Amino acid sequence: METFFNYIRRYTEHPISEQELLLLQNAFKPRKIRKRQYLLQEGDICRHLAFITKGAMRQYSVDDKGVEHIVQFGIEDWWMSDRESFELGSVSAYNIDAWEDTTLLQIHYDDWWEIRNSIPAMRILTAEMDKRHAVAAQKRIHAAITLTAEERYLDMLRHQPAFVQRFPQNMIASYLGISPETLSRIRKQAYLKNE
Amino acid sequence: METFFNYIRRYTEHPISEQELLLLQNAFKPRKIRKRQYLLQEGDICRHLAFITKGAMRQYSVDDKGVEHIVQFGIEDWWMSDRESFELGSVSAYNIDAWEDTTLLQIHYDDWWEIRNSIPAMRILTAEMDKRHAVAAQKRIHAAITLTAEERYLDMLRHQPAFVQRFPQNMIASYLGISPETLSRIRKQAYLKNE
DNA sequence: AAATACAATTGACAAATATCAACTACTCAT
DNA sequence: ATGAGTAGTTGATATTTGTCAATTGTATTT
Repeated sequence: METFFNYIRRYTEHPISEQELLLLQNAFKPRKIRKRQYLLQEGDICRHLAFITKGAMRQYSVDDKGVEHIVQFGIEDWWMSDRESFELGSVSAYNIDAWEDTTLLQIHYDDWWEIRNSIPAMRILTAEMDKRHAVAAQKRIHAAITLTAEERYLDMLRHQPAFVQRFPQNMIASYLGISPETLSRIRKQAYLKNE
Repeated sequence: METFFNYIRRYTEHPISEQELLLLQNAFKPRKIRKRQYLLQEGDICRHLAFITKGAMRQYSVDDKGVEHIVQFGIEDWWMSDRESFELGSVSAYNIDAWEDTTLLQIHYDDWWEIRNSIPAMRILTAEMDKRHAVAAQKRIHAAITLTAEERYLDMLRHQPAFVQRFPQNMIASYLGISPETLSRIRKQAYLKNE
């Protein structure tokens, strides 16, 4: 919980009262998820928002052929949820599961709504999160339509080395929208170039 | 200006006072942009947020070879800006120009900041916009990494027919991240299938 | 330590998409 | 109405990426 409070203070300058801290402590419930366990399954409605304090997770869809397509990774200090399902109450097309044993703080939609209305710092935090999210999303879209597979991988290496280190290569390939074999070959070529 | 007020009322239930309407009217400046004229050029800092009341615009980057890559279209009731540059004050890598003669309402960053703090309805509207934007961005990312070129085009036809009608085919191709020739062939095949 | 399962690599080939060039159709300005 | 410029189409070919299958490497379980 302490790591979460630090996170909040880092992203908002607005002070938080003792009383507000208590509110937060009651609304956010700690939870442990073991490797390969699901936080959300396709077909469910995403009722919770989760803040990762330790561990690594991924959000992905599964197509007709059973192939997984990873849309998001999450590690410490990241939020996980299917935003569409969470905000709209719609049925989710995604799965979220843990790749490492994970501890997180999870809040129910109703409490989140309440928290945002009653605690100014959390409203600011939300706006800040949305802003960052929007910027990151635009970058990823731009990368997807302008860069080749190799360029996207190098871009990821530069901007998100933590993901590349903590998730296996076939998941990185899925995130980049390419086949595992292609990523393997790209890495080999990039390596040869540096000889 | 009236179309803008209708838009606000459509997306927020929070009432707006006469005084607030005046504030809005002073902060948002009407502007006309003729076809092919720039609203933002690469290298500039995006100081304004624009709401399109009439017309059609696009946001795009230009690569080393001079090829344009369109990241966003905008028509009536859409907002245009380079979010990254606008929020962070960074130099923009994008151009925004008009494809049709356009009329818009434009607000300076400082006024926007002020407006969001002083008018509750605008805070709600901003949160709502961000939410929708996040959902749309996630869908586009998912489409980019999971769908083939043809599927992406059909998806666009279904979900954003207005864009397909108002922008030329080579721009649609750019938005989808494919070459104009490939889009031309995709359309031919799709047409043949429906014979 | 052996056995098993899964991840990564590699090769051969297929499919998708890009590139280049030629041609046609259309629009717009004069 | 004419000519210039641009958008769209089509064909030939090159490049990129995917698919399938076999192999190797690596970690985990027993």
